[in-house]
Amino acid sequence: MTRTEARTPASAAESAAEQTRVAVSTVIFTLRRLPDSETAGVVLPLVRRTRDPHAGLWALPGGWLDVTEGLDAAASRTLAETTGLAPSYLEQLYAFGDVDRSPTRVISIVYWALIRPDASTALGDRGDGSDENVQWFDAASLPRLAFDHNDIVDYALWRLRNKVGYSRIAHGLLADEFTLAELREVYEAILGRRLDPANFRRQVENSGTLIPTDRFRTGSHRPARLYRYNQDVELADRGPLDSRH
Amino acid sequence: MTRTEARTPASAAESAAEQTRVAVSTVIFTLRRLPDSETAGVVLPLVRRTRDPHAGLWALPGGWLDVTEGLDAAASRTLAETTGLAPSYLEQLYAFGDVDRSPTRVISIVYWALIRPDASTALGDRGDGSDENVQWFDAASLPRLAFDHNDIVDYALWRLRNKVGYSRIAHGLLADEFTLAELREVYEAILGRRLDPANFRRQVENSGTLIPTDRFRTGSHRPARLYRYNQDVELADRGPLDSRH
DNA sequence: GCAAAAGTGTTGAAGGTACACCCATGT
DNA sequence: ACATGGGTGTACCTTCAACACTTTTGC
Repeated sequence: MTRTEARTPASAAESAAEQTRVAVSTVIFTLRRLPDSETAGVVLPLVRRTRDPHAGLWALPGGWLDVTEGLDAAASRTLAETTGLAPSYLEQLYAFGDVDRSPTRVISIVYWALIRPDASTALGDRGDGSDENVQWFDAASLPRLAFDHNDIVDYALWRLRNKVGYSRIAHGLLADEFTLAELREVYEAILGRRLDPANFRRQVENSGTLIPTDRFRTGSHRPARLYRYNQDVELADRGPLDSRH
Repeated sequence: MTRTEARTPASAAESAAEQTRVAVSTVIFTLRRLPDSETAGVVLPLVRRTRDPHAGLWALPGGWLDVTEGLDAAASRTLAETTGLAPSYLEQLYAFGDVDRSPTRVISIVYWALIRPDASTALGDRGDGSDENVQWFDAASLPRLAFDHNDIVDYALWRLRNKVGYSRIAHGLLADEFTLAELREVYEAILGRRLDPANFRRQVENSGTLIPTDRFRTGSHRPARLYRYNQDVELADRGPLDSRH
């Protein structure tokens, strides 16, 4: 937190407009059964850079901000370009703007998003536009990424773990109807620890956010009741920002 | 959350660099004994705009981002230019970038800051650079502000109220040594409700964040012990972002 | 002595954790 | 029948809110 001398805003504006570019990137999360593991884990898609700086390294999907589009729209667009899917959740994460984070001055407005694993192609290593340069990675063991993207993913994961505790974003990783075991799996994957099924059941039942259906998921054992989310309950999430737009 | 068609990042970059400017503004909070009130309230400084758009209206202090300075530095600088003081706390709030939030396209990276009320000039209506165009307002009853700044202040207040619950930012509104009553006043002003002195004492004592001194604040009644914050305790706050830099 | 704030003790409600236990199904 | 996950009951512990109570000062 350095404190520089005052300068006239007008002149600063000129140079900024000439040399500062604004990018929008998104950390996209979904769940997947990991190899060599009984449990599901958090995975995210990365894009291989084809030009310098950091050509060859993996980076977060993103692109330049267009003058005619809002920040949210730019995040949605770059997200769609990469995965071909609409996110079930999208929220701004942070604006990164250190002078030395890139050879040229770039301000990155970073978003984070959730995608439902059942949305077919999201889980395969390639969708329709089968692309060698997009791959899904285990969030727990990433390679070295371009720019400061490792820091950014760390922060996004921290936000995800935090948020799962006090909001119902887990919803964003499930289909419309789900069993309590499936919901619990989401929490366990994000938090990285097992939860007591009995206590978990009571907590989410008492929260009033779930509506039991009369349908059951039949499997290899006793059928489990299917639930859906109660849309009425608007959990305090992003505060005043939720009601804008 | 609209979804636009894909376009080539390169061409978008050009137009963005030509027509998008990046501003940095800061919502600065401190506490002050409000007129017509027994209790302290949250106040913030605003700047009267001297040119269009919104000439004459009050706005958040800020300025254009210089190419050579980081976002944090830009926030510190504009903050110093307005109040002449260093903040006791500074954190990025959000990046606002709707296309129509200003006649020309402006991305505003907004910060929020805390200032210790004891820092003399902060509480007076004017400091050394006695300035008619900077005034402190009660955060609870603001006039109509320029641009979307009313929304921004609302969000900053929400973040402040939230954060006071799980971090020790109240520290940022107090001198080094303080009584429990003074600390409680801070919480009461931010949360807007009275707290039980007995329970409040136990909660903060058990949190382990306070170190009792052997000094006392003498006043009109029984002297109150002075405390200071325990610097060792690093409460989970901004996660991985705290350890960067 | 009295008012008022500092500080302590006690109680009951509420929520979380651990874990024993019963239920319903496929094999 | 039995293994397994679905689902219920309960006991214990911690935290929090309410409020009665004691202590120490200025006046």
